[in-house]
Amino acid sequence: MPSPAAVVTADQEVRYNPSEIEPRWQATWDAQPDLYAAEPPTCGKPKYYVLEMLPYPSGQLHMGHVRNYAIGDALARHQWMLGYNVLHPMGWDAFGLPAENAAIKNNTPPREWTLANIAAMRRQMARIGLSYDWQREITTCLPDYYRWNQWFFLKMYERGLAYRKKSKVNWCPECATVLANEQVIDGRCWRHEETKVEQRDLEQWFLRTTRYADELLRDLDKLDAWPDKVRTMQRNWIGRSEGALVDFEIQRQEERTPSRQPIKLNLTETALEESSGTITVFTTRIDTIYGATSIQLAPEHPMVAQFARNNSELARDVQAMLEQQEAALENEGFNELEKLGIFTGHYVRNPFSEELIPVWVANYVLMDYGTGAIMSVPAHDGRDYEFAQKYKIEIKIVILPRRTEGSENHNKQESMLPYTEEDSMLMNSGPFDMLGCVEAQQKMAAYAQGKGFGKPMVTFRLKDWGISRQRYWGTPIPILYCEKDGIVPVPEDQLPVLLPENVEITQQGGSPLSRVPEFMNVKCPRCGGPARRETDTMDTFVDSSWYFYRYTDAKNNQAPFDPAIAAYWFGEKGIDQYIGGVEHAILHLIYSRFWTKMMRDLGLVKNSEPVQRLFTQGMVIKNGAKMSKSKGNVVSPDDMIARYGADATRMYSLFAAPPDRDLDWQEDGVAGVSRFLSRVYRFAGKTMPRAIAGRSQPLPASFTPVEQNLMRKLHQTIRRISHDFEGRWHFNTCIAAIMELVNDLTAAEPTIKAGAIRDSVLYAATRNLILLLGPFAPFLAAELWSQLGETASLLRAPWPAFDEKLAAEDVIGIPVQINGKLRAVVTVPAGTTENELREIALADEKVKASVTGKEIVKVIVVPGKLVNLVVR
RNA sequence: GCGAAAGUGGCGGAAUUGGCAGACGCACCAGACUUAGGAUCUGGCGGGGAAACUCGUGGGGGUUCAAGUCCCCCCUUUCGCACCA
Repeated sequence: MPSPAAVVTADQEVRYNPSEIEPRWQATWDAQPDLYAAEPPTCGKPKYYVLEMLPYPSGQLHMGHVRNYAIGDALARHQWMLGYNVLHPMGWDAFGLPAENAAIKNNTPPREWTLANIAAMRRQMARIGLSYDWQREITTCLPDYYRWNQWFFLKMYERGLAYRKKSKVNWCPECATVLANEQVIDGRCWRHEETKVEQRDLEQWFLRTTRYADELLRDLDKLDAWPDKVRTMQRNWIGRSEGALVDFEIQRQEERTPSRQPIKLNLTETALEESSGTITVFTTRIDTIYGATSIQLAPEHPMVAQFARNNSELARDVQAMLEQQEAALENEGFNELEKLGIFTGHYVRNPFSEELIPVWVANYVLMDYGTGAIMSVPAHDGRDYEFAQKYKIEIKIVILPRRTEGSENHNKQESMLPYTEEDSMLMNSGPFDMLGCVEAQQKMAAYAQGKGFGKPMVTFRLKDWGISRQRYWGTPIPILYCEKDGIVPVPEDQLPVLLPENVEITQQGGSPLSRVPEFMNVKCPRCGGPARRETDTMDTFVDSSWYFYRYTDAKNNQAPFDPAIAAYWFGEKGIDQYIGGVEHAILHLIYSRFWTKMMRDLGLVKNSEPVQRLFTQGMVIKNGAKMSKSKGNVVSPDDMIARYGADATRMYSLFAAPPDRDLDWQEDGVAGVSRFLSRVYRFAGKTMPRAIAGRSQPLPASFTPVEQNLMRKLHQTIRRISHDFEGRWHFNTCIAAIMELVNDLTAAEPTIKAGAIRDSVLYAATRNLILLLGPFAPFLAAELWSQLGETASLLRAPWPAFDEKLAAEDVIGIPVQINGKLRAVVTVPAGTTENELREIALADEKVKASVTGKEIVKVIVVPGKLVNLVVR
């Protein structure tokens, strides 16, 4: 039990010394492992699950972490005081590349490096006074966690949700591994901004996220306690579009009608040899198909290779086009890519119009969206229009442009091109003329289906999640390849597949595990013959996709968690409050949603969404830029704590800005908060003996005016903070309100000294002040709480209630405006009626002076707010 | 280019519904106390003006007795998306 920091007498100055108070309380708390422990579901209390995103154990907390955790900790502490059974856990996202890089650099095994970092960060967190239930700590790189990744993988494999296929994948040469689509930003690696991602053909494991694409999209509407920004980002990422597939038949050379061929062709005789087959395009605007004047293929489209087989010139031109694009990317970046195209010499028949149209290769067509082929409708698509203008391709209007206001002078249809709106009707479209665009889309897709050359189609931008990584420090994929039986999953009772230690990590390509024969070579569980293990490991985002379920039952060695316990903590809607950076809006938060739906279909959970309320806090910036080593503007939390204490550091991170906005770190501000805490400490020190004396006395039945002022401020402060915790979370103004209260209290010191405020009133003020400080400055609050004679934890004390009557103002100042300009302020009792207020205002000397000689046209009286005289 | 958020003193930021613009804090200025401190306390602190007053929330219009707040147009910044057919 800590002893009071100082014996205080009325006049003795006591110094606030956080470097003495805070470690003392930290030691006390460390010795009570159950202090922050969540109770079992049987406790009968309502639950509250508050979670901050688990960190990667880099070994050093940064200010962004501190801010994130300060927000979560304030919430958790407040919920505890409200009487909830709070689950507030913490863990480590401990697999990943940095450990391997560190291994190469320092010749330390990844496991050792990671566990040492975790220990260091756990110490930092304790020093900050974060209220985590460490008995539930999870570390994703340990077998008791990652074995369940493997278990889930097997379950998904059984259900066809995990599958293997050869495909073009994103390859980062720097990481020497494959990246998910989500990890490629502007064609570059998410970890290596300067490194361009290459495309490689590899056998990879995928999770079928697309099976849930529709539900992932639809359920976004239910997540009304998520930021709109995040929902929009996910919606765009999933990228659902409704449209149609249409087959265009390639015409034999001799059938080709000689047509207007606008540009000079670069064709040799061999290129004109026969090719056959169909090209299928995806379009969302089948209503414009009569306006299709060419077909565009992605350069990687298989048909391009087929055409090029007999046409070396085409092959060369396509190659040259790709090189030109590469060079443009290098010089101008992604922003301004010029559209490039090459005519293949081939034609297809438009199944609707029967017209023959040329087939081109175009750099703006993407192979991995839709079918990699489009129909080009220059009159009604911006990109096609640009392309057609450049290459002199025919432009055919098939949608009647609707004239908008101001366009009367430009009644030539051509001047309105490209007309891309869907609010008009078809023309030049045979039997479909005069139909509205939207109606035509349905009818034409159905028509194509009826005739067998197309069908309605929904396409998603979302791809299946490629999880294979050619790295060591990750979860081994529990799969064997048998010479006889092919792909064989590791039997469930043989889990976990342990990651071997003492593996040589090098920067060379390929999975490090493939150089460990004792890991790789095994017997097939089916036939006993020779087999080899899968040597790729799982993407680390697998680990974080379900970790928050593990917290509910972290020590379970029979299952990832007990569904009944998870059902208690997740309820129907998921985690009550999840807090983290917006940078995880897509990756982590889509994978987590997918994983929850998958688990629901396995019968493990009842909820369909993992997170009910999501909060994304702003970044910590300094001198106008995000804190980063490269910018040299990093502020170390350790440094701040050493100088100002943990309370001041975390309180400043809540005070300097509302939590959802970026926070500009100014050290002078931390000093200011520290001064404030010091003022609190000195005030409490001076008045504590009187407050303690008042502890056993009841509050007086009626207050003196000074007492009443104090009580009013106190209850107004409680009211304000209580309301803010309910959802607005403007902790900056909460802390400002506490400062105002303390300013009032210190201003009243002479009155207190003179005995004009009774001890019981002083006790109420002091006690409640300490309770209000609890969520924001837990060390100082604990210290003062104990000085007040309390022995139980502050967390178990009930959050103070406010009394509306005590908080109410009895006298208010009412501004009096004349023609909207402030001319006087009259002081009236609260509850003054409209008529009384009008008379008081008109009788005011200043007001009289201002209206002399003028006619009062109108008097606006808003009781409790203001009076406005309109004069002439 | 598309979408979202934001723009208020020297600075971070206040101002639930339209109702006293600038709470709280920082910095700064003046003073007090001093066994000089990175200490504490008191007062001041948007611009102009001696004052009465007056101007003032990115710019321009509008609605209203009243606009930081609502409507229209424009500018800037940040973030996200970016050839998605």
